[in-house]
Parts: sequence; structure tokens; C-alpha cells
Amino acid sequence: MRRDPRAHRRIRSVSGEPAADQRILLAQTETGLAAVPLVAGEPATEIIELGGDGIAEWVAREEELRSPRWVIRSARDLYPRLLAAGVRLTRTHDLVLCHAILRDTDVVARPLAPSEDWIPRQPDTAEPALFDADERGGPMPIAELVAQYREQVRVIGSDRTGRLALLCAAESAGGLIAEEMRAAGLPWDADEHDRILTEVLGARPAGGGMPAHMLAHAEAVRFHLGAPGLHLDSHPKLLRALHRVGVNVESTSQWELGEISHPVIAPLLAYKKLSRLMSANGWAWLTEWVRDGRFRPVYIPGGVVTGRWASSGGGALQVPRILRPAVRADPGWMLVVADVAQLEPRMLAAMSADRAMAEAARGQDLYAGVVASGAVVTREEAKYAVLGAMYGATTGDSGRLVPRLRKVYPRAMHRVDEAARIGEDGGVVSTWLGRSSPRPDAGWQAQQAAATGADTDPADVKRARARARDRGRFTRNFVVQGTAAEWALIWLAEIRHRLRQLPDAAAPAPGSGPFARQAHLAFFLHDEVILHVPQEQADAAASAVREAAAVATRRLFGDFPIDVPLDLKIVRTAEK
DNA sequence: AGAAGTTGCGCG
DNA sequence: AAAGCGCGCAACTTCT
Repeated sequence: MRRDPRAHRRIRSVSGEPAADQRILLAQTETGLAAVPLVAGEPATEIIELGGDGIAEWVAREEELRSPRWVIRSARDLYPRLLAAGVRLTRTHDLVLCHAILRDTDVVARPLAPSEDWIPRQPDTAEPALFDADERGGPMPIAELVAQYREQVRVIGSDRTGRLALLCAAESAGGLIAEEMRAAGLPWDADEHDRILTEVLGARPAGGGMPAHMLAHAEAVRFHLGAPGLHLDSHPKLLRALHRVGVNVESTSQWELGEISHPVIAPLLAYKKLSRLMSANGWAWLTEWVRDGRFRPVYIPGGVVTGRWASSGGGALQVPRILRPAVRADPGWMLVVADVAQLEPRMLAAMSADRAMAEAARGQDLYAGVVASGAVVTREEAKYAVLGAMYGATTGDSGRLVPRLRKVYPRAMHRVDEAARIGEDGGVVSTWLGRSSPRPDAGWQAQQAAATGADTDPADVKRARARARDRGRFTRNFVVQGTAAEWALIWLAEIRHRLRQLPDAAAPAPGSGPFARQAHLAFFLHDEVILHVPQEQADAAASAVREAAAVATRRLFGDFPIDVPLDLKIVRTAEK
């Protein structure tokens, strides 16, 4: 276990105000919803039954009076119904999300006992119904919820640095934001999407089948392969046909085909490109995923072990750049589009307190700073070197450049090299706020153990070493990717907090559901946000995004001088 | 027939 | 099988 004294600082709640002490458990019951005020050290006795009516008013009143942190089992289960009923929660403690963190964390002596009862449920794809107690498996007894909360409080309290308190608050805020973004949706112009598809793929045949441009490329490929009836989507068949005309590739991947000079290559690559767009985000996707001018993906906060969000359905995190112009604000509204350039190396510089690397990170372009430091000659080299350092490249151009960074940024490089070493040895590493990597599984450990015997087959030793290095690269990247995810989470929470201070919109955006009258987050992807805001509030919302970034940086790294600059635009349509 | 695994490619 | 991290998804092949 590693404790960094610089992580010790007074932690405040993520919503920006000093943490209030009031906690109220909000629990699903057989008949509806119950509120249970929680007082430290006292049994939870007062249970307030909340019927279907008046919940919104009651919660709003409590928010006003006591600004409690609502203890909930899971925003994913509970919040869609609340939102549909017009209830908004400001701050929560999400027991399911925090369970995962506090169960695995390596920064305290006695983490949470793992329990199957707290594994996230599958995302609910059905339309939210109003408190009809249809929770799968039935609602969890209040006593059990309270007991789990008290255990989580114990673990958080045992971390004297306050990191876990901040992480759990941020993670819980993420749980709310994920549901709010789904409820609001990403404004999506289906006509523009259709126009792009028609332009790129060609006219859509009336009776289904392949669009014109795709068909033309496919015919060209078949012609050059001398294979009239060839099915291009079957890799084995395509590969054999390529071999017959002397294109000796081992796979049909675009990077390998791109190396070859042959008349079939150009139409084949073009076909693959179009085919991808057609199957991933074609008209079928549009019909299935865009309703009433909104794309509503399912976000899964903490869905990646590093703490990044995952998504389920709709490919929310893979929307191709070419379709970005289909993201369009409603009339009278604007988009605020913001992302961070090179977030991960900036996090590395700060978490390793590497002042030389932080100096290189000053301003908009970290890679230019690396060139200026003299470590490498071109920006391109800087990029490969930095990525190679974080991903664990050992060979190729990238691997060749990494040692140069070790000379110029020894502290930063030591941080990732050490994480890799721990991972190779089967150990656990943690992010800046204390989210820890999974332990190696039994198979991995058995393989390593088997490879240490004196009379082991050299091939087994080699395989074991390779698996150990695989894990080293994973833990190397874990600390950086995971800390970047923490920064982004706090950024999001702070944006949300600020947007809630803005007045109601002059003109509503009817498609945005509960957020029709309020500036809101509409999309989030690792280091990028899209806000949908009334146009008269666009500047204020942009300021909120900038302030939130500054606060996130300070909350994580205090006074350490690290720049985290934003590329921010106020636009009607998201650009490519 | 359906589950499970593979390939390839979109995103950061 | 990109030189190196993390994902989700569609379409295909192979296994049961």
C-alpha cells in the first residue's frame, strides 16, 4: 500500500459546498418509496412512507431545508422513475457504485466485504414506470441498506486522506448524471444523419439492399478479384480470393491491406469503410436509436475497471466523427462542446509531481512542450513517445523513443514504470483517489507459479513472462487512465452543479424531457462533454465548464502547477 | 438452432 | 497482428 502525503488535504463535497451532515436513505419498498433519516451512531427508526403523489414536492422541500445527501441503492434502478416524476436529486451516496470501489480499494487496511447483493443489475431498458414496486427480486430490506451504508462509511472514514470520500461522492454524482443525460438525450437531427448517409453510402434502394456507392465499390472489388459472386463480408472467402490474385496478406484488416499496391485495394478499403458505417450507424441504427430528435444511450458509470464509463446499446461511445454534424441544438438552444487535449499525460505529470513534465504541459499542446524540452525532435515523435510511455511500448518507433523521456521526465516515468513492475509481480495498483486494480485471476497466478520451477519447459516460462508483461502494461496504464477518469468525473459533477444555478430557458426544448427548460449535460465521452443550453445562457454555460475544469484540477492536485486546458466551442452543430 | 468465439473497426 | 492501454458492436465462423 502506498500513501502519498500530497494527497492529504481537506476534502469538500463534490457539489462545491461544505459537506452537509444530513443523510436520508431513499429506498424502494413494496408499496412505493420510503425515506429514512440517518443519524450517525443511532438506529434508523423514523420511516417516512412516500406515496406516488407529492414525492417531488417532499424531496424538493428537503433539498431546500437540509440539503441532504440521499443514500440510495443505485441511481440506475431508482433515478429514472424519480426523474419521470419530476424529482431531481442534488447529492447522493450510491451504494452499488461505491461498493465496487470500497470492496477493491487497496488504500485502506480493511476494505468492504464483497457481497453478491451489491453487484450492479443489468441496465433497465424498459420505460420507467412510476413506483410500482416491480424491482426485480423485490426491494432490499431497509435494515440491509442501512447496514451496508454504515459499513461503507466505516471504510471511507478509515482513509484519513479523504480520497475515498471524494471518489465516492464523485462516483455517486456520476450515477445521477448518467441517468439525467439519458433522460435528456443528445439532440440528434435525423434528417442530417440521413443526408450524410445518402451522400456517403449512396441512394438507399427502395426494397432494401446495398446503397449505390457501396454497391459500386463491391462490384469493382469483385471485378479485380475475378470473382463475380464473392461475398465480401466473409473474411475467409475474401482472403482466399485475394490470395488467388497474388495479394498475400494474412488478414483482411485495413492497415495490412493499406501496405499493398494492387488495383483491388482502393475499392476494397472504400467498401470496408462504407460497410462499417452502414452496419454500425446506418438507417437501421437511426430508426432504432433516435426518437423525437434525441439519441438516448445507456451510460454505465464505473463500467470499466479503471473507472471510465462504459455504455450499453447504441454504441454511444463510438459514434463516428463523420456523424457529428447530426448533433444539432434545438431552435433557440446551443451546444457547448468541450474537450481536454492530452488529459492522461497531464494527469501523469501531476500525480508524479514531475515539474519538468508539467512545464512541458503548459499551454494547449503538451507534445509541443515535449519537443521544446529537447527530448525529441518532432511533434509526431513526442506523441508516440508519450503514448508509448503510458501504454508500455517496448518495440517499434514508439518503444525506441520512450527511453528519451526517462532522461527528461524521470519522476513521471518512474511512476508508470513502478506501476508496471507491481503489475508484473501480481500486485495491485491504485489511482490518485484510491480506485484499485483487480487482483490477478487464479489462472494467471498458477501460470506464474508454474513457471518458476527448475525443470519447467522453456516455452511455458516464455508464455508466463509474456502474460506477466501483459498485466504490467495494464497496471501501467491503469493508474493514468483511472486518474484521468477521476478528473473527468469531478469535472462533470462541477459542471452539473453550476448548470443548476442557471435560470429557466426562454424557449423550452421539448425533446429534453425533465430538462426541457434547463441547460443540461447531453453527452460525455472520457475527456469530452457536450452541453445543450438555451442560447441566452451559452456564455454562462461555457464559463461553468471552464470553472469546473479548474476546480477539478485543484481538488485533485491542490496547488501543483498543472495546466488542463480546454478546447471549447459554442456551436449550433457539433463539428467533425 | 443457438451459444460461444473471432475478426475488424469505431471511439477515447 | 499495428508498436502499446481501455472499451462496444456487427457480422461472420465454429462449436455444441
